[in-house]
Order: sequence, then C-alpha cells, then structure tokens
Amino acid sequence: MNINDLDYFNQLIKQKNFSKVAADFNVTQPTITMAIKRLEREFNTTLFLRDRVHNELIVTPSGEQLAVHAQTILSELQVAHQELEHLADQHMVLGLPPIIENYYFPKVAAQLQQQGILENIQTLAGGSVWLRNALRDGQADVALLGSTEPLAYRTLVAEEFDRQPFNIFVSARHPLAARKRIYFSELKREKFVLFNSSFVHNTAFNKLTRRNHFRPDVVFRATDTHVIMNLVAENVGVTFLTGIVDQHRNDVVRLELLDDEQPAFISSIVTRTSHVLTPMQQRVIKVLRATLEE
Amino acid sequence: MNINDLDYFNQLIKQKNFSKVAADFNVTQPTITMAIKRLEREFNTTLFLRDRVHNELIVTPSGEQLAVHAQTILSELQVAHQELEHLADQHMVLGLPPIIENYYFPKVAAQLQQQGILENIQTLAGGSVWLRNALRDGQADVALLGSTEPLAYRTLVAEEFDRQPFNIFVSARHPLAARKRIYFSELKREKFVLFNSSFVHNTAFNKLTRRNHFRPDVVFRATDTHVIMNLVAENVGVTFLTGIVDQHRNDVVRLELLDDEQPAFISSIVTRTSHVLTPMQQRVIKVLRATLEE
DNA sequence: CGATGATATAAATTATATTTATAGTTGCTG
DNA sequence: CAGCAACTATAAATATAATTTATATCATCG
Repeated sequence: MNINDLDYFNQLIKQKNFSKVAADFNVTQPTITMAIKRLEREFNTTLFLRDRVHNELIVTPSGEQLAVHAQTILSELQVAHQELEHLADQHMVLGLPPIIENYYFPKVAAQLQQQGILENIQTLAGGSVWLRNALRDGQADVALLGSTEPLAYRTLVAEEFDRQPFNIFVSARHPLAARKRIYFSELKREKFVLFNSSFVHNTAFNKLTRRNHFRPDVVFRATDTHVIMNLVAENVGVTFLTGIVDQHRNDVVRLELLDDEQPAFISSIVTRTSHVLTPMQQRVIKVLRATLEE
Repeated sequence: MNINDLDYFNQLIKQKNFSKVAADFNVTQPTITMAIKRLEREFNTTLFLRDRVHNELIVTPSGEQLAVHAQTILSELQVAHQELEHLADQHMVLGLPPIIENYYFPKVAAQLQQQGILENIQTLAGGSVWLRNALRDGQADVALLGSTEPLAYRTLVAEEFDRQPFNIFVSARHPLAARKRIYFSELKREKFVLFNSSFVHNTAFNKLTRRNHFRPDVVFRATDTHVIMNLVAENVGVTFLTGIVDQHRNDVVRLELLDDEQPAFISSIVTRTSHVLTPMQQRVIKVLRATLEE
C-alpha cells in the first residue's frame, strides 16, 4: 500500500471531486480513480458512493472511518519528516511565547552560548494556542508554554518547571504605590492597561474579576509589555502581569496580591509524546530547567 | 512512499538483521537493503550504522525517532483494517470483563435482541487491562470496563455510566449476618475468599486494607463469583465484591460499607478516540446506557 | 586460507502506477 | 432534442518502482 493513495483519498474526502484532486496533485484524473479503487480493494469495502443523480460524492461510513486514520497517518508522517530534518541539521526549534522570549530567554541564551549550543537553537514565537499546534505538527520540537492550569493534551507531555504569581503594577505616583501587598478587590475603581496577546493573562485576570464581582474598566490593551509599562508609569492605568516582567524600573511599583487561591502563571516545558530527545536536546532542556527554576 | 518499507524498517529495528527480516516477510535480502535505502533517501538521513567490526547494527537517533512514528503508523493502519472489516460485516466487537458479562449482559442482551441487533454483536471477554489493549489495537470496537478511578487514556474515550459501591458478603450463618451495614475495620479478624481475576476488585480491596492498617487473611481466591458465593455460603470466609453480584440467594447476606470515601466500582463505556460510531453502534451504546443506568 | 555470516550492488524481471485516449452518464442550454 | 460541459470509468500503452537473481565485498573464525 502506498502513502500516496492515502494522500489522494484524504484530499478527496475534503474536495469530493476526483478531477480537482487530480489537479491538486498534478496527476491525471484516472490516477485518482485507480487510487481509490486500490484502497477499496485493500480494505475490501466501498469508500464513496458516486451519486450521479444528484451529482455528488457521498462518503460511506467506511470512508468516514478510514478518513480519520488516514489523517492521523499523514500527519504522523509529516511530523516524522520535520523531526528528522531537525535532527540532521543538529538543530531544534524552540517555541516561545513573547513574554517568555522577552524576559526569560536572554538569561537562557547566555547559558546556552556558554555551552556552545545556542547556534543549534532556532526560536519560534507565537501565542500559546498557536505554539501548541506547531508542536503537534512537528514545526517545533520543544516549547515553553504558559498556562493557568496544568497542561494535559493527548499527544503532548508537559513538565511544569515554574509557577509564578500574578502581580499588580502601578505608577510610582499612584496612591497605592506606597503599598507592598493588596487585595484584588481593592482595584474595583481602577483603570486597567492590559496585555493583549496572551490567553494566559486574560484567563487569570477574568477569573479574578469574576470572583470579585466587578467589571474592570480596561482603558487600553497592548501587545508589548514595554508599552504597557510606559503607560502604567504615566499613570494611564494599572496593570496585571506576571512578576517576571519586573524590570527594576523606578517609575513603576510592583504589588503582590493577597488573595487566597490566586491563579498562577504556570510555565511548562512541552514536547510531543512521540518525540525522542537527542543528547543535545536533553542538554538544552537541562539548561532551560536550571536557568528558569532559580 | 510505501507502507511495506515502514513495515520492513520496523521489523529491522527489532531484529537488527537484514537477512532475518527478509525471511520474516518471505522476500529476498536485497529487498530489505533497498527498502532501507529508500527510506534513508526519503528522509535524507542515515537510519542505521552497519558496524562490520563488531558485527552489529546500530540504530541512529534518526532511526530511533522514525521507529516511533513507524510504529504508530503501522498500528493505526492495523486498527483501520479491523474497523473497516467490522463495518463491512455490520458487526461490532464488544469487550466485556467477566463480572459485567455475567451480571449485566443478560439484561442488555434481552434489550438488544428486542431491537434486533443482538446478532450484530460479538463479545470478547477478558480482564480490564487486556481489553484496554484489545480496544487500542482494534480487536474490540467498544468495551465496558470496570475501574476504581475514572479512566483516562491517550487514545481512548471513556464515558462513565455507573458507579457502584463495593459490598461485603457473609454467610447467613455468620454472626455479622444480622447486620445491614458495617465498617471495613470490623473485618480485621475475618477470613476472606476473594475474586482472583479482577484488577479492580483487588485495587479497591487493597486500598481499604491499607487504610485500615491490616493484613487480610485471604484463605482462597477464585476466578468465578459463583464459586466465591458458594464458599461464602459455607462460611469458609467472607468476600468483597460489587453489589451487582447480588443474586438474591438466601444463604448469603450482603452488608453495605459505612466507611467514608469508599472506592467505587466505576463502569465506563470506552471507545477509541479515532472510532466513528455507526448508527447501529450508537443504538447499541444507547441500549447499554439505558439498561445499565437503571 | 577457505568457509561462514552479514550486507551491498547491478542487471533482469516483475509488479505497480500513471498517462493517454476514449467512453459513459447526467444535466443544462439554445 | 442535439450538443456541450462536468464528471467518473475503462483499457491499452507507457513509465516508474520493487523484487529477484546472481554476484561481490567485507570481516570473522577455525
């Protein structure tokens, strides 16, 4: 049995048109007819009903069922290709959400360089949901993902390596600047400048507002934490971010939250269950762990 | 790319000998050489190192990595074959552990017969661990599994449909027979006749003995609940079984447990995540649910 | 040194996939 | 209703790929 046939089949399931599938693969139409016939013989079943009356192609239950497996097989193969390619180049793709890339990664990079393995690493930036898919599809080999709940996915293994509380940042000129700790409920009347590009921060923030029964007054959302910090410094509003964002600025004050059962920013090292780590990759992960856990 | 090549490759990973793999598949040795070459070209990598000095075949990291995916692909294909075969015959294989087969299934079968779909069902008996694998490998399509914890596996979906407490059964002549309820700790000095062939019962039983700090005096283990009940009736010992085993015998008395946080016998309907249920299979599951939930 | 066990290579053969050319079916349109 | 368009099937020819046959290479062992 040839993988091509599954590829044609998979496409036919989507296109429902033999001629178009043929065009997609730059082959002639009888090729597809034959491929499907081969599969139908191999599995001793009918995969499609050619309904000429209504001029449509109907997928049989067997076809539906095979489609699920074909999909799995094809993406498994795709992942294999990507992984072996990375292995051959001695490089690995590390997925990083912007926050982690900005605030953790410089430290990590220094360590990796010392060990002479920085050159083997290629980073891939993206939101946590997007990175999860990239990882699943083999575009990334390892990812650092932030979340508010421990990660648990079918094809991925997550190892939690850090758990940071969320903090409130206010301008040094803000009345609350004198405080060290604060209850979230005390922020009911505040204006908020929030982080735009992170599911994780929003999930956590929403949890807290809901629990404290208020609708926050969000005056601005930015995709860059520096922009947020500058706005906070100017006292446009206060913000809600993980402590790791703290950059020792003296125009912004960080306040800890006193609430019970606060959501946490959980950082995990995530890989595919099917992925075999090379010694180099193991070293990278070791460095990540050591640097990030301190 | 041909599936055969992956099959040869997979076998070579296990056998580490080209000639033997060739023999396994009834092909000649150069076939295997060529197949591996094709894969190495396809993935643009080296999969094996032929160490002629020590006369051994070394699998490279790429080889190790591909092996994982090859395995997945091959078993996915095997499952597809089995599923489509069952679909064509309009039959489904229902995995049942002995307890459920004995005490639940007669009722279920009556319902299925009424609906005229009993003939489409083929049962497969086995322990819960064995059935889990059978399900994963496509030998069974649906299984009813017992467990003490909710089931959660990578490739399987479990829907809990019943949760029964475990009970103690004693002879009608036993001093405790006058009781209705009992604490597990009161059984410290008793002799036990236990069920042999069930992980679930043993797990639950061990939890309770450990929690109550005693080593149970197990005088006999049997694979058949009727044997157990007969022994209990003869006052050879007391037993620990799910309530569903209750058969309205008058020589045996059922006692409920009064302990907090008792383990439960959780029954789940389990299928593969990849499995597409046919209308017939959906009807079967509906009947299972209706009959077993009453 | 010759035999053995292992893998590789090349040419011949066989098997399989694809194309080319064409036919069948249905719907639509002038 | 003829004729064309859109779609799929079939058959023969061709191209591609896999397998076998026969033989070579390499290292080990007695």
